[in-house]
Amino acid sequence: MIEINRDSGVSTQELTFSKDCSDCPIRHRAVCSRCEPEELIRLEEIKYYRSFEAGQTLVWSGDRMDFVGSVVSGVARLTHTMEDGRTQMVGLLLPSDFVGRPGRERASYDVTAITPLVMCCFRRKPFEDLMARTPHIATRLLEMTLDELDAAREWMLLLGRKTAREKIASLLAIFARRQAQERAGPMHGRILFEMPLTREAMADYLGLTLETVSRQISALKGDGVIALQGKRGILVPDFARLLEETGDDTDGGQLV
Amino acid sequence: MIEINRDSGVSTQELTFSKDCSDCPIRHRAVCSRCEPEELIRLEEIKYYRSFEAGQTLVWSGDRMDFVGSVVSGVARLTHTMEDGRTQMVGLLLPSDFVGRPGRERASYDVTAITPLVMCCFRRKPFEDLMARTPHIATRLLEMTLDELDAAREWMLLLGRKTAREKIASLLAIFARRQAQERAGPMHGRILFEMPLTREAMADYLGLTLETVSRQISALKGDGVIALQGKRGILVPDFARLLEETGDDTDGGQLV
DNA sequence: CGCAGAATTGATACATCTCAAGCTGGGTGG
DNA sequence: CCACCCAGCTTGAGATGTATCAATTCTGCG
Repeated sequence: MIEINRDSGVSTQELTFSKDCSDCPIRHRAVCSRCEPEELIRLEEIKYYRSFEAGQTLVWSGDRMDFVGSVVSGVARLTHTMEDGRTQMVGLLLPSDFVGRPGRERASYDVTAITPLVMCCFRRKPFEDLMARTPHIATRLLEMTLDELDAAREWMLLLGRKTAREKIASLLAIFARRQAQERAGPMHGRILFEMPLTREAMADYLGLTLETVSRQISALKGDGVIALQGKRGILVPDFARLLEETGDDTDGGQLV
Repeated sequence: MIEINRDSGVSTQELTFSKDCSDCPIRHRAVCSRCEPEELIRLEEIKYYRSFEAGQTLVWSGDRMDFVGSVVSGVARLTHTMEDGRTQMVGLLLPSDFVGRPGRERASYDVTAITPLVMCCFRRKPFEDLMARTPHIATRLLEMTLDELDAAREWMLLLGRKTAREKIASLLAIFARRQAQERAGPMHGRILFEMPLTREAMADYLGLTLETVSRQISALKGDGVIALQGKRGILVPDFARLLEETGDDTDGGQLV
């Protein structure tokens, strides 16, 4: 059931994810993070890995969704599309994020891999059964869902009330912060990170056109808030300065 | 602990909510809907009712939130406000909706009553304890949270991609649909309902200014899509026609 | 080398915002 | 009982931010 993807930067290393959950890179953050060793064993029995290429769509809105799972590595997106083609990204899935909705048969959004993606999957039915018997999973899923709801509401503020410049700064700040956290780097001063989204994907997330995204990035560059390093690299010389541009409370500071 | 509100249309009838959950108007939809009779008894022991006047703020963002609870009657809103005053509504709470987040001490948003409001409250700690021992509550809360997340994502599409006219039509459709459901009326043809939101509140929900809201409502009225009945009443002569104006898939039709 | 996808930049159009002036209806106090 | 008042609403005129349409330029890659 494992699909390999030779030509998109996914090394065979992906194959070496062991069946052993205890050395899983997302062990401490994913839906399984609260599980006891014997609960993990039961999860191990039903899990399987799947890989997807960048650009590949895992599920189409309205399709049957017969698995759920966690992002192990890579980035995916959830999108809504209107009949006339207008598209809005409604979720960005990073490692440890959960995909799918227990108790619902059909997907509500398109799910697409943005980068090469590896998922730890469970068939929906067995997972639902296991969840019913394993409060540690249900509790963690509730917690993660509440976090996602908070993030979605934060995003509603951005979509409804922020200017294009503030939107871009907010998006960049999310990736910069994540990068700093991953490397356990300081959350101030200089941060260099890779932006996995194209201008169009950024536009879809921010409710803008790609031209406006491009212009605002140029403007932030011109003002010295960011600098571009090659195609994908973004350098933030002063993270606090970037935060000022987001329009968010900068002192209160318990931002996600 | 019950606060009465004599001058805003709340009759003393509110006081007659019995301690008995079994004849509660939201019994079948709220967080307690899955509970067995003996579980209800334990909930009854710790619950208490609170009433709020229209306009009253239940909690301020950042404040300690030491209770959670369900809306029994009335309408409330969740709002985010930026430092410079820009405001975005991020949630609309109708009867049976749950307020508060177990496991979190401080509120993330302002919660304000829009109409006179009655809540069925639980102190947070005892509720969390009970939830840990009562999977039926946790399961239902997860389900409700997932529904809210879907609604929030639907709203992200509206905020990011819909025109002002589509936004207004979408909001009106929500209330019209709800009215039809409550009265078990048909979901087509003529629907008359009361709009509890002011133009400003609608603007905050839709990411518009109140002037734009007013203009678009006038436009929809001019085009015969709606008619106004007094200050608050809105008549939709043809619900299908209103749906066409929302920009949503009108045939697929499994809309929330 | 040259192609294709991605990004930038320019000129113009237009939807929505902003500022401002009245309107309306229900409540209140003289 | 009426005049006033005020919050909520409507409407207008002009400003502005973002979208749209279009032309290059960049970048990585076969």
